Amino acid sequence: MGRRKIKMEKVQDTNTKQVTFSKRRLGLFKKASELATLCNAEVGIVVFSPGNKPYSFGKPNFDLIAERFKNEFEEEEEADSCETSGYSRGKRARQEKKICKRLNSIIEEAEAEKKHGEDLHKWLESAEQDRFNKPIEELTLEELKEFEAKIQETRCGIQSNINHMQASSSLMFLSKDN
Amino acid sequence: MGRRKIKMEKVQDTNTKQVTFSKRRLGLFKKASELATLCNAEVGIVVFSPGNKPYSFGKPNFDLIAERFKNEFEEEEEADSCETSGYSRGKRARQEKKICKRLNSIIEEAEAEKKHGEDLHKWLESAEQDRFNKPIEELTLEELKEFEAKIQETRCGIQSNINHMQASSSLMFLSKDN
DNA sequence: AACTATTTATAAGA
DNA sequence: TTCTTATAAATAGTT
Repeated sequence: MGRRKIKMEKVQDTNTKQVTFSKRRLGLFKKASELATLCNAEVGIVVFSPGNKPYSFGKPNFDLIAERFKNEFEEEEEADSCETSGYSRGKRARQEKKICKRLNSIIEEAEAEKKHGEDLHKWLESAEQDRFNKPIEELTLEELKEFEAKIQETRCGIQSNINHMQASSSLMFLSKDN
Repeated sequence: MGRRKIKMEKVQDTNTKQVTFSKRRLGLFKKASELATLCNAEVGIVVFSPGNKPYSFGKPNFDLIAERFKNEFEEEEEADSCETSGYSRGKRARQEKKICKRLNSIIEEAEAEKKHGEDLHKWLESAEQDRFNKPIEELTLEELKEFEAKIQETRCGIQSNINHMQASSSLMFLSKDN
């Protein structure tokens, strides 16, 4: 959809490719936003450009988290560039440290998640015992609701981990491309 | 883009909403595929429908992993439906068990990742010591390459975790919607 | 599931 | 890079 039809294959000219990437990435995110709004759906997107720069979109929520990470990173960069006019000597090292800290906090979350998973497992195991003598159809509404809530909780935890990992993975690449 | 312009707000009619969701989800995935092909980019998308059914797209690779999970799940469903013509009594319980197993394997991976993160941390710490007395510009090519490789490895691990978590999160919802 | 009148996205060009 | 515009593509409502 443009002045002429193009073949669906890798764009060879580097400059054209960059322009196409920018335009289509924005187009994709707009479509995603519309889908989410019109249909009340949840949508998450991650795109790595040919130069491995990360871009993300999410509704609701992933964008907020990703943006928070990006902003924190950019603040640090600005602070650095004020210190010295040339190349900041400790910059890379500090970035690496920050990334490590970030990784560790993700790992902590994963461990909290593990405990949560174990609790869920125990709960399921005991529930299974209770059920052993009655057909599944006779599960009470309360039991089903309780199960659903647990699933929901766990999913939120997992999603939050996904969000953080995605953002951190992006962060690492931002730091590499710098 | 249709017979008439629509307001960008939640579609009220349930049936229309379902149709719009199907059409636009496909449209979104097509756009994503084109972006990946034309610009040699990596794209991953997850969409949860209003009924919380998960759909995913990824190029390259995420689709493969997500599909594998979905297929395994569907095989199990088919096996179940052969056993009894009515509602399979143990079906839900077995699904829950399977999901728990899946969660645990993800947790194991996360722990492996933790060790990896710690190794990286140690490496960075020692590298930092070495660097203390020379400007960052004088890092050898070898040192930089080594660092880049480590980052890459870690990123792969994180990405793999993201993929598995995403797929499992989807799995849990598939099981809920049954 | 198809069909089309329109709207929307975008490839080239400025 | 940003804007413009001719054209291709997506899709809302219809059958």
